[in-house]
Amino acid sequence: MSNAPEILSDIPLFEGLPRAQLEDLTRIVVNKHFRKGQTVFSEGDKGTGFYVVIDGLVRIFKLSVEGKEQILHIFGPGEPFGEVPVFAGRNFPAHAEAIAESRLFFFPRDAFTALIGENPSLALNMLALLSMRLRQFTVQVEQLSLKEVPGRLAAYLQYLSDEKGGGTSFDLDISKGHLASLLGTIPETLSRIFARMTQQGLIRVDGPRISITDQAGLEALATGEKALA
Amino acid sequence: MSNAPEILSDIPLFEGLPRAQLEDLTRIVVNKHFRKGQTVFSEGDKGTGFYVVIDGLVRIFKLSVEGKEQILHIFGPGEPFGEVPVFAGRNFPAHAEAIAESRLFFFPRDAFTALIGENPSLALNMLALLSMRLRQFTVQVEQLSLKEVPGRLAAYLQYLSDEKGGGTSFDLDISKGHLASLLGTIPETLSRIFARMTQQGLIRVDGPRISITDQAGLEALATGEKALA
DNA sequence: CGTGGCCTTGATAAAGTTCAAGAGCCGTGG
DNA sequence: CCACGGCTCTTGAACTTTATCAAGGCCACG
Repeated sequence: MSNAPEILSDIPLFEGLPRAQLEDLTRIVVNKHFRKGQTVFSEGDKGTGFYVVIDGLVRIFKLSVEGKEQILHIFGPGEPFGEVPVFAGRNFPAHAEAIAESRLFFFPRDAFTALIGENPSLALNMLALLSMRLRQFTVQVEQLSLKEVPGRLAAYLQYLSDEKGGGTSFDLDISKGHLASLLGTIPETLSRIFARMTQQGLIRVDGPRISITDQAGLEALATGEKALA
Repeated sequence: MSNAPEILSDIPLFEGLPRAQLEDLTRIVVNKHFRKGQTVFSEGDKGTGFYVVIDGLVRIFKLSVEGKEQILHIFGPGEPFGEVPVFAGRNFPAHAEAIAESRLFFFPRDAFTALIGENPSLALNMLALLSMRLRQFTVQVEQLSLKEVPGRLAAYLQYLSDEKGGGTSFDLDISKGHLASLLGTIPETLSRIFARMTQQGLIRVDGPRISITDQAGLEALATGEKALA
């Protein structure tokens, strides 16, 4: 792994770490490759380490008894996942699957915890990461339980819009079926809501491309001030 | 704060810490008292530190625009809350209110992070705790989105039952209205489901007292194997 | 050019919410 | 000591939202 230190320093989790620590990390990291649709790990697998997405996309999801799935996260470049069992010391609580050709860095558990013990700044970065993830979950729980689907979609579109630089036009980088699952609904319902939003002049949809045409209207939906006719 | 080290060592977050570290913590902790119904902090407040419940009960909740609330957690003795914004360096993402006469320990942010820098084991304990909390959220999201309300209630009752020592009979320690919110529904719906479960012989309800009369039947509901007639 | 994946649309049914009203409980104050 | 007011909880009926089932369209890829 020749240029690994450079790659590592671009990962927010390792941001601001001194060169020496980055080199320590380099020594324990394992480069892994996954094709689209390939399983990274399954719920219940032993958590022997965690991953960081270097390239590609990974979805984390739960499966119900009847096989229905709920996507918990979709992670892209720079984002770590699977770190819960590293510290909680158990199994993975959900499934992970590459939804695109992906390159991942794998950090073995024992080597990593040893490193943390020696590096307070790494520990603090890790604490911040987990705290923020917790906060995201808080929001997700709020949305799943407080708002109806149009509101959740509106909120997600707003989130995506400024994630992508604040433009009014952007691409969905996941399939609409996956988006449905992420929002806690099914493709049929999502499709109808896209249709209604378009017809109301809130957005325009062209395949995976979304254009927001009524910022204020979307906002009203997202906050629950207004319903979708 | 004379016996603070003893109290601290009973908090899971600090369990197993060497005496010296407990004493360090003692030096920075602030004892606070809240009456029932009193606000601990509000959404958007600056996160200047985090809390641990020593005595009493605190609920963490979000308010929607229409004033409807969703309870995210209810914390009792030994449980920390509000630590997310401390590490992520943001504001409190939700409201906190004492729902009983409560005694809380407050840990100021700056002093605490300084301490972590010196104590790797403290950091590892915190990481484990946050990871476990994250895991719980995973389950909560799964439940909110994959199961219907009777299943969520059944799962919650089972959880409570062994939380309280595994007996078939126990008290709800929150109001049914609060329970409804915790399950992502409203009191009316919860009330009807209690009625149906009782009528089906799954449980018996007497005010806040619940008796499980058909363990297997509840289990089937909780896992989604069966629906409630 | 046909096949499979993904998306859309329609009809129907189930689950939950809303609105409205009433019952039970408890503390306060006359 | 009893009555009042304020809670929480319960019940009913109408309505809304979403899931389910079923079919058809579009597009990319072999």
